[in-house]
This record gives sequence, C-alpha cells and structure tokens, in this order.
Amino acid sequence: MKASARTTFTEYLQGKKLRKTPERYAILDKVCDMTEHFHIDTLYSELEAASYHVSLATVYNTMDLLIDCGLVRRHQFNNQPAQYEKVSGVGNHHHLICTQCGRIKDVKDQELLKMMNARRYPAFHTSYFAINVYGVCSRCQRRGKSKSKTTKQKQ
Amino acid sequence: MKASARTTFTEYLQGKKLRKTPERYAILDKVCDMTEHFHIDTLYSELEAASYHVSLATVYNTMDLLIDCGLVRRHQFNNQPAQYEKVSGVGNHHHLICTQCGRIKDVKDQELLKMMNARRYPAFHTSYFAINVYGVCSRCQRRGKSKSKTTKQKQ
DNA sequence: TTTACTGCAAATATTTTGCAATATC
DNA sequence: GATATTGCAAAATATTTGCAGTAAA
Repeated sequence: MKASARTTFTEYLQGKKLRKTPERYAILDKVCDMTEHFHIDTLYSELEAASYHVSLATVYNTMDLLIDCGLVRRHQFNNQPAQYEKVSGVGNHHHLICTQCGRIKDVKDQELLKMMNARRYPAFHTSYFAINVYGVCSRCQRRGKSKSKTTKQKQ
Repeated sequence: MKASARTTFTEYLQGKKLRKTPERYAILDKVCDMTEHFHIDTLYSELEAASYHVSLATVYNTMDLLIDCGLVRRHQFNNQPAQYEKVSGVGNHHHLICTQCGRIKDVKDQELLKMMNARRYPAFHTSYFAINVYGVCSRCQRRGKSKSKTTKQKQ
C-alpha cells in the first residue's frame, strides 16, 4: 500500500504547508518496505544500501513527520533504542516483549482491541494506545535462566 | 510499607548472594518516599538534598536490582528519559500519556486489569504488562493546538 | 582476607541542533 | 526570490563502563 501512504503523506504535507522533497518520499517508501519493527539506523543503512543517501538528521526529522501524520508509530521497550513501525491498514495490535533477549512479537487480540477501542477517559482525548506484555519467550525459557543481562543489545 | 519492601529486598539480595550495602537501602528508602513516577536524576537529587551522597552509577545499578526483584518498574514513554515507579501492593494500573506536554496520569481500570490478567499467550511466560494510552490531556486541548513540539522536556 | 561494591571520570549510544549550502514553492 | 530543508559536524542527553579504593562477608 505504498500509493495510499504516499497520498496520505502528500495531503499531510500540503495541509501543513511543508515541502514535498524527494528525501521524504524516499524515506516513506523504505519505511513501507520494512516488514517489522525497525531502528533508525537500520532504516538508514537500508537507504544507504539502496544507494540513496540521506543524512541521519533528515531520517529523524522525516520520521517525526510520519508519526505526526499517523503513518508510523514509535515504540520504546525497556531501554532499547527507539523502534518504529508502520501503521498497517486497520486495527491495532499489541506486543510481547521478551525481557531476556529483547525480541518483540506482535499479537492480534480482537477481543482486547475491541475493549480498548471502547474505552474513554475523562479529560483526555485518546489518539492511540499501546499494550506491552513483558515476560520470557519460549526460546529463552528453554535456554534456562542464563546470566545474560536483560535486554541489552549493542549493534 | 517501607519495612516490607526492605524485607523483600533483603531476601532478594541474600538469595542472589549480593551484598547488603547501606547505599542500596538508602536508595530503596528514597524510592519508597516517591509518590509518583520519577526520573533517575530526580531520585539522585533527592538523595543529595537529604545529604546522602551516592554516585549516579550506584543509583542506576540499584534500580536494576529493584526492578529485578519486582519492587520497581521502569517505563519509557515516547523518547523521554526513563521513568521509574515503585510497584505498590496489589494490582496494576495503566497510563494516560499526553503527547503534547508529556504529562502522565495513572488510571485504575478494574475491568481492563481483570481482562489483562486473565490473558495468556502461547509460548510466552508473562511477568507483567503495561498499557499506555496516548492522546491529548484537557489542559493541552484547552490551550489549543500550540506549536510546542510533542513531549520535549529538558530538565 | 577475599572480592563485591562504590565513586569518579571517561566512554558509549542515541538523538538533537546550528549553520551554510541547496532546492522547493 | 524567499525560505524550508538538507547534510554535516558538533552538542546534548542518558546510561554504561573501567578502574582504583573501600567495605561487606
């Protein structure tokens, strides 16, 4: 759904009187190619790998715009670097985060989502929500209680 | 409930054959005094203000221990610095996060909590969960759509 | 007495910012 | 032509780490 994302973005940029630069669209396109959660430097590397050079600052700036127009969401689990995720079509999902290895798994839980979507809070205008379930994934359980410090990952 | 927290901590330290240093208990005590969410440097400042000097490194280390033994939880909303919160007695609560001013409000929602507590996920051993609702608080709505960048706060 | 823990300072990692050059409108 | 946006490098922020000295066991 690259086309519809591009349309949304264009409308957003026009609405805010921001410029439609090639860099912004290149970043959006690459974001649409990402299938899972990703970190800024992953996105940056993929752009480089595709011989499309943009500065990191521009990547950060553009991600802010994409978040603002609702095409992307930013997550920060534990104290890992921020992760981004494109907002796919309908519905929301939530995350299972392994506190041992840091792995993230998406879960769709219709009943839970339905309930959350119906929730209203006084004096608060909800735009979206995130449900994060922390625990230990099967892989790490199998490996037993290893001494590895929780969710520490250098890249 | 400082006493019970101290007991829990002592048992944890003994179980892991870690040392019971005065610094660790001083930090735990101060954490128990905190009524809301707090940042590391707030905790550090309060310790200084109470003329109890510990290094920042020790504060970070001790918080990791407190998290590990379940007395404290760490949150990271948007890309603000990490916030900590002592785990109070029973039950969980969730958070309303204002994307304009960064303010956090705790919400107790029994029905939602009951549902979440009943949830089980395949191949995953849940230890706790966090529900974050992002949106705009009444104060910021009243102020209209100001140009202030979302959740940027220097201290 | 052994060695885990502390404090300090330096290192690391991520994100932001300032500014001159460039490109959109 | 005016100025928003870019790239680059430097700055800012938060957290971690190395190491020598100290203190808990």
